[in-house]
Amino acid sequence: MFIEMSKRNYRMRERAFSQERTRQRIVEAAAALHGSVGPKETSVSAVAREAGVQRLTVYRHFPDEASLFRACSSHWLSENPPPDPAAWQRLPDAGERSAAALDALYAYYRATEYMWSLVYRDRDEVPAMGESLSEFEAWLDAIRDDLALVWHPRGRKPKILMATIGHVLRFETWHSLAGLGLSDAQARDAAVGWIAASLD
Amino acid sequence: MFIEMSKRNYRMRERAFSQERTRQRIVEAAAALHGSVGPKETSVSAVAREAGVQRLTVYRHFPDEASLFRACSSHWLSENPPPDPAAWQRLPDAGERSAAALDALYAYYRATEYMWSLVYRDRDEVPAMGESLSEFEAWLDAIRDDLALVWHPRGRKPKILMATIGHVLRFETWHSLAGLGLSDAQARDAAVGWIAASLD
DNA sequence: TTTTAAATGAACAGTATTGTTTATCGAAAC
DNA sequence: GTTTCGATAAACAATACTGTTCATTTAAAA
Repeated sequence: MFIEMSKRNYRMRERAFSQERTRQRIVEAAAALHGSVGPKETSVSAVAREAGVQRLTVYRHFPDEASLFRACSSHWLSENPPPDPAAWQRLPDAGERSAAALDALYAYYRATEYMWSLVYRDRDEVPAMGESLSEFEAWLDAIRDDLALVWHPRGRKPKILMATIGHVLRFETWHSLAGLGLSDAQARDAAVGWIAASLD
Repeated sequence: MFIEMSKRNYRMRERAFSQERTRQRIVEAAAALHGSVGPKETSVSAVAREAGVQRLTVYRHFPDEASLFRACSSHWLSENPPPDPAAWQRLPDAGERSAAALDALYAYYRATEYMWSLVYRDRDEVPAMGESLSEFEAWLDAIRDDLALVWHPRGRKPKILMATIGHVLRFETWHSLAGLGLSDAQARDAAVGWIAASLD
């Protein structure tokens, strides 16, 4: 059975490319606005303006706000990849592994602060954003579990240890410590100290 | 020289009272909205609606948003006073004093979480709010300095100690730890442990 | 060279604000 | 009993969105 009875078939090539380029411009405009005014204030109108495109064109590519935000997050994350946990997960010493993980994470937070501070600020006002954030937080939880295992190898992990590691891995914690005047190295030293103290 | 030449003078009594009652209703409506939708979304229209009053009446009492927000903060703070530092500042032991301070503060944060989480979220979007917040933070800084002095009586205080105390006194830190599943007592234990660890 | 469809440009109705104006009501104050 | 003024009610012009429609341009595809 031939269901596809198009009069003229086999259409795309350069056309599809330019369409993709337009889509890309929109996604980049959205990402830029997320990082400057924040996801909450990123209206369809503003995205269209920033992308140099008609509002209708944005609606064509992204029927709802959620699909635009999803495309935007994954684009931004691929351009700004979080550090790879493999870099520290071979270190046998708990303190060293934690320090390495925090160094990588805090450097990442510093480089991408402009985005995370706005994304966290607007998180529950923009549900479409929440999904991506939850994914990131699950990734942080995996790092936490790995670190907890080297600090406390046997049995169930103490609640305060888990909470402390979870806390120091958060963007907001780095942001708070950096705002309090600590360098990333000082913040990392403080954090490792807290984790060690939370074992007693 | 008699400058006040009013035809009929000596006006207020009951009149002034009902005027004050209206003003109070407006302030309370604003405070209620700050604590439910947040300062950012608290429009003059919404305040008028909530207070059961004409929009124009709100403008009469508060010509600009800043004056309303100021009145609102001071009203809310008088109804929800932060704990009195005198309650713990006589305790000689650093750990005990810190624990007492954190117990009082974390209980306060828990009771007033609904307000502080929104106020902190909207802080830089609503400049009029920032003033009151800065005052509160200066108050926290005084508590930090007092605690730092008992942990480290002699000489300049280590940066990491100051940052750690400052950090654990913050609403956001309590909020993070509580969200991570710690009870207030557990959060307090963790926090005191971190402070002690930050001395090494 | 004709067809196709992405993108434009412009308009629509709808929502929710903002701050300002005007005339009127109602009750406390003289 | 008359005056005063806080508050109402209703309208204004202005801004900035939202989502949808329609006719038109443009350029790659057949």
